[in-house]
Amino acid sequence: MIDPEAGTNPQVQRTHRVMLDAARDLLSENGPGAVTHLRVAEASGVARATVYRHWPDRVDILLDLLRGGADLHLSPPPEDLSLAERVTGLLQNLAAALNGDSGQILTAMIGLAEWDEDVFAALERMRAFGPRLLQDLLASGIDDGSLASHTDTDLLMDVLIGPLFLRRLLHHAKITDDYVAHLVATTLGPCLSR
Amino acid sequence: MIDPEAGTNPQVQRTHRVMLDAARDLLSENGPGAVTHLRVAEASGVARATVYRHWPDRVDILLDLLRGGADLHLSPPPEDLSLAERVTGLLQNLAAALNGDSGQILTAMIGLAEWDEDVFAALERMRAFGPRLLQDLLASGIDDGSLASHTDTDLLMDVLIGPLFLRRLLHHAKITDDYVAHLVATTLGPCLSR
DNA sequence: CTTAGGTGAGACATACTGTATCATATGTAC
DNA sequence: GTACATATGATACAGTATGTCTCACCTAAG
Repeated sequence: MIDPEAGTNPQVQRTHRVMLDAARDLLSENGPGAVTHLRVAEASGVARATVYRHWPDRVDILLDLLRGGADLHLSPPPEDLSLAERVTGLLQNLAAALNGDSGQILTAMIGLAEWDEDVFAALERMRAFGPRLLQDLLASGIDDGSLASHTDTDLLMDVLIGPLFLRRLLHHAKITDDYVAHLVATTLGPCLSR
Repeated sequence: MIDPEAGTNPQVQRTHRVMLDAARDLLSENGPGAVTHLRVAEASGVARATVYRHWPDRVDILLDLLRGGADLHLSPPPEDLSLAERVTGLLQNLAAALNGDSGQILTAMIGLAEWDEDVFAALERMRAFGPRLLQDLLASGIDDGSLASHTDTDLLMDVLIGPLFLRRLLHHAKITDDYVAHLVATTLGPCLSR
């Protein structure tokens, strides 16, 4: 097995990237079932044996895709805005990610994570990035008094994030900025102290 | 192709049920990728050709499972309760379904629906049963004045249902009745005109 | 130049897929 | 009960996918 992270061999990195791009296209167009060693080899022009050398198992390809392409790694919003504005901005970034390629990869992974604990663990790791920022944001809101002190931030997070995933996964609907703004206004609004 | 709905041949219905049970087990244990004609045949003791006769395509088996096993067909709550109590009861039923087999089948289908429009259409049809009851409930709440007239019922539905799916699909967590009660209290509460 | 290691091309056994055939078993109508 | 229609079981089959292996060639690094 070849680990492109270990060495800096440019040949390895080149091949790895070409194959991964092909795998991403396959996933995007035909779903996770289409991401096989054979089809990645055909689509990328790489020898079939080489695909096996980089990823011994089929799931490894998908895990690699999840690492590289579906980072819900959102940047923290500027601090001079109000809490509601910062939460709105953060969720709009999350919504944009869900509307794009990340949403598709995530959809595939959710189906796999139910029966593959490696995929589930990877999903957990990815999930930590985005929502943690939101959690910090809400915690700071309680600290500085802009959020009512008795607010259940865990539940509030579910209520803010849940509808976004619901619309993306079950409804296959794009999430507009207006929707996010409306969502924040109705759910975060009653928790604000003034 | 054999349609068990068309005729009443007991032999057909028996075989169909045995195979479908095996398919359900396969899905539950190993995921949708394991639901193949070959493995259904082996698991049910039926000839491989017979499995093809009942479902020419692999997806047909999954669609059949979705029809039979994952009905989120919830019963409407009694009318002598308050709106909040009725919404809570309805969502607790939905949560119970998500906690059980239906949740697992649903998880598989969400992954497939992204790339298979037949599965998506079936999912849409199923989705219509449960949430429609909630929609009716909220509409009646506006009619009889227990809900503020300016309430956005579409958004409220997303806020009530979204967190349940979020916890089930992404967090793999059981949804407790307490969680549902808490959810309804914080999200529906501010909309009540008391 | 030399060496170590990655790649391409192909061979190979095995397994899975989809279809076809025919004898047997089952259900239905008379 | 007999006769007919249909479903099933068993098997064969070609085509394809899977996973591993070998060896000649190429690339990167000292």
